[in-house]
Amino acid sequence: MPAATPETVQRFVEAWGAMGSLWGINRSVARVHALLMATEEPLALEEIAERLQISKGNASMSLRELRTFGVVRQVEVAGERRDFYVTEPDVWLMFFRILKERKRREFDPALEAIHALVDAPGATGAVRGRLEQMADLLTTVEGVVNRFLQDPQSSRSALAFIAGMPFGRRQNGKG
Amino acid sequence: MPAATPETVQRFVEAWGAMGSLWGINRSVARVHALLMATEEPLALEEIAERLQISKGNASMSLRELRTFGVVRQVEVAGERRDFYVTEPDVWLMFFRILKERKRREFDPALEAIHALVDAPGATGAVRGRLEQMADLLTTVEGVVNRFLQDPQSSRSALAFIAGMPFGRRQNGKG
DNA sequence: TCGTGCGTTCAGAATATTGAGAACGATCGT
DNA sequence: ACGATCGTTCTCAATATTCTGAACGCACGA
Repeated sequence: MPAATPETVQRFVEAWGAMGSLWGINRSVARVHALLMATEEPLALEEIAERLQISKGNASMSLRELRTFGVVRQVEVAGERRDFYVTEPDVWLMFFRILKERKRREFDPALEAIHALVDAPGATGAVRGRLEQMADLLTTVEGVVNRFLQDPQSSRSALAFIAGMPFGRRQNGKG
Repeated sequence: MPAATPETVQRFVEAWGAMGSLWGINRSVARVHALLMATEEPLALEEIAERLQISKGNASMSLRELRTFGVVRQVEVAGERRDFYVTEPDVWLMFFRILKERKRREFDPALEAIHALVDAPGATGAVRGRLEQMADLLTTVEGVVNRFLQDPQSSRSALAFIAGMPFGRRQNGKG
């Protein structure tokens, strides 16, 4: 059973499920993940399905996805034939894996297309200017994201560092 | 007419349309935006619809959304009765507006639910530990995002600064 | 080797999202 | 004041996504 009151767990499960769309995983997957995070002992597939009111099939697919993301793991339970699942302690990892994939599929092609457009002969005046500017911006973003993706470990502490960084409150002269 | 070859513009429009899902705007809206970015002179609604092969209705709604995001503006064209549209130079702004909204709707409730869960009496051992850890992480993320959202201007230069930051390659001792 | 329990897969149902196009209302020139 | 032009809104159709549940296959015990 969960470590807190059922209602609080329930609320967390739903909120997490809704947030899934932020990083592009679907509601069921996120809800399964949330339930495992909120539960101490390993859960069997069927219990997960029952608790979340989803079909066994759906639960199975969701668990598979979570395993490929590396955020859920199967464990053996003595005297049990069924598979049991627990969450990995590092959620961070999931964000990385997903971010990486989305970047590859959605961001990279767009950046490439912009570059093609900027480099194209015939790109003139204002259009060229703003596209160049945008290409620069996206390239910067890409650089930052790549750094983060390269090394989950240190990016985490980098994040904490950035959180403490003094930008945004003092005058910031040059653009 | 666009500032570059039609094919390159086309490619950009499609790539940008596909990338839309990354920040949560739909394909049509993103494509309209892309077309305006790639076009020097103001475009009338009907021409946009024709170029993108979408209905006038859809174009109208898309333009409205882009205007509320503040990335597209209506302009008057001498001797024309129709409305014409141009893109604002600052794309950055759009990301901010959208990010802000999604944070409010998706992220904040989840963070709140986690806190409730951690604070709940009855939260025990391992579960409590990992939820606390996650709450910390998300709170840090929230802090960073809030900073960015607060001030588009300086966050932009902060981004450039971060891009040049030397994390990730040297040993990074503590947590 | 057969029967049972279990997990996975997959076709198609249910649902959510997106888009088309008709209907409408506003504005402008005459 | 009337017709023509244009933009917006809204209903319903098309499409994409998500989910269910039946069918299947595997492993184990008898």
